[in-house]
Amino acid sequence: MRLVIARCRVDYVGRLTAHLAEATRLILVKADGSVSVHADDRAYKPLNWMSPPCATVIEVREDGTGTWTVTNKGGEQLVIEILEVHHDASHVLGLDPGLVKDGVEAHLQQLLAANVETLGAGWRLVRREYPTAIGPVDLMCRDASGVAVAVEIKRRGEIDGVEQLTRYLELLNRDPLLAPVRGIFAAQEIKPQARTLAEDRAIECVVLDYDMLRGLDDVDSRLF
Amino acid sequence: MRLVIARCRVDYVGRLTAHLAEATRLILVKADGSVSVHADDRAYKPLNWMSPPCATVIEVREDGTGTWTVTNKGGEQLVIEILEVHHDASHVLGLDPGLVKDGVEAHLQQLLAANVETLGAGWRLVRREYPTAIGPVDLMCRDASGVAVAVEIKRRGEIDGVEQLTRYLELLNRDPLLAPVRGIFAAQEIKPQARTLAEDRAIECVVLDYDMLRGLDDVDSRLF
DNA sequence: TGATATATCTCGAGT
DNA sequence: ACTCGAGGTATATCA
Repeated sequence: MRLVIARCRVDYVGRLTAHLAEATRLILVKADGSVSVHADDRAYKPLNWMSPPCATVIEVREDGTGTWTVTNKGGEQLVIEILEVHHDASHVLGLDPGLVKDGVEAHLQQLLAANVETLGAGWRLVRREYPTAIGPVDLMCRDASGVAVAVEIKRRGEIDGVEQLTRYLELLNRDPLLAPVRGIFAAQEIKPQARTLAEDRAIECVVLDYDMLRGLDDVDSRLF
Repeated sequence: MRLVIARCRVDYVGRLTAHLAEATRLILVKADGSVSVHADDRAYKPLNWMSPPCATVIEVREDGTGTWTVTNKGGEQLVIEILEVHHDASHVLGLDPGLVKDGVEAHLQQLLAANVETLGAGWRLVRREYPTAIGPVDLMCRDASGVAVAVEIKRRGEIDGVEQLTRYLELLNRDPLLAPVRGIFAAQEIKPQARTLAEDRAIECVVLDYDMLRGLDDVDSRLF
């Protein structure tokens, strides 16, 4: 990893064109060849960057001033004009063991599958990942009166999820053994727009309480 | 901006739980207080980070080893355990003039709004961001014969955009003052799948030439 | 402040 | 190579 602090101008030409006027910034060259340009704010996003794989052609004088041209396979270009170098150092880091996440995503489906009664008294689970021609429905259930219910589960309920469930319902309702099939859109948080669309399509919205579900699960576990 | 190269372990507890095992990494502390941890690959994303505003409590020995605890308003925490410091330097960068972009969707919408005649002779703009219950339509126009036309603009035209326009059209066509409403899907590049879906729904596809539109705009500007 | 749409989104999985 | 879905998405705009 090479760290350069330099006064520079930067131009990107690719999916769009973007320009950075002259200022002092951090330029980061990583072992995979990628280059990013950072200002002194924002943790997450560089001002400008080129993702790997890419190649850098450096044309500089002895004092380090000159031009770096970073090009990727698609012909996108990042051109960095170095006007003054304040710092330039390289460090060997080695491979990173990587980030280990303890996610919530798959857990939600598990928890709800184990506790379908939170959707309605007397409900039972038919199966998780119920297959259809266009992909699996998260949960297929039967309500207390035996009507089929397709449940789509999201962490954040947005309009895309409603569209997805709509497509499933359209298919499932063509199956005379299942029809009529109700739809439930379940998420930890449902955006107003998604709710509006869902209700317009007679899809019921349910807001999931992750901690409550986990609590139920702990109780279940303790029973066995 | 402070640059630290150090062997470290990192834990994040917040919207999820994530752990980084011991390795040598770059730790970046920016003037806004934000902290990010980078491995020696990937230009864009840090392995772990805390966005501003946030505060860091540092408890270290003389050699720099010890613990950094970064906390934000929501109570999310990034804990960095420093095991060995290879490099530690601060640099003053000053404010950045910021990135100037050209060619994003907002520009396309502006340009097309100013030149609806490129969609058809005699067309006129009713308004940009025409409101509906599920969000605004990019452009609402009337064609030469006075029929309403909803225009959805994307930089890259994919299936999602066609779905979006379809929803708008369905709603708009319920309004007797507007119906019938035609749909136009306009983008710099339209994926074959999106085109197929659009045509299946009688939505017309228009490929926008950004440079041509910008040229028209320059001409317009020169006239006034 | 909250909701919404965009992004050079990135990144990974599956086909 | 492409598509689809998720992201601690982040970020800007607008009500």
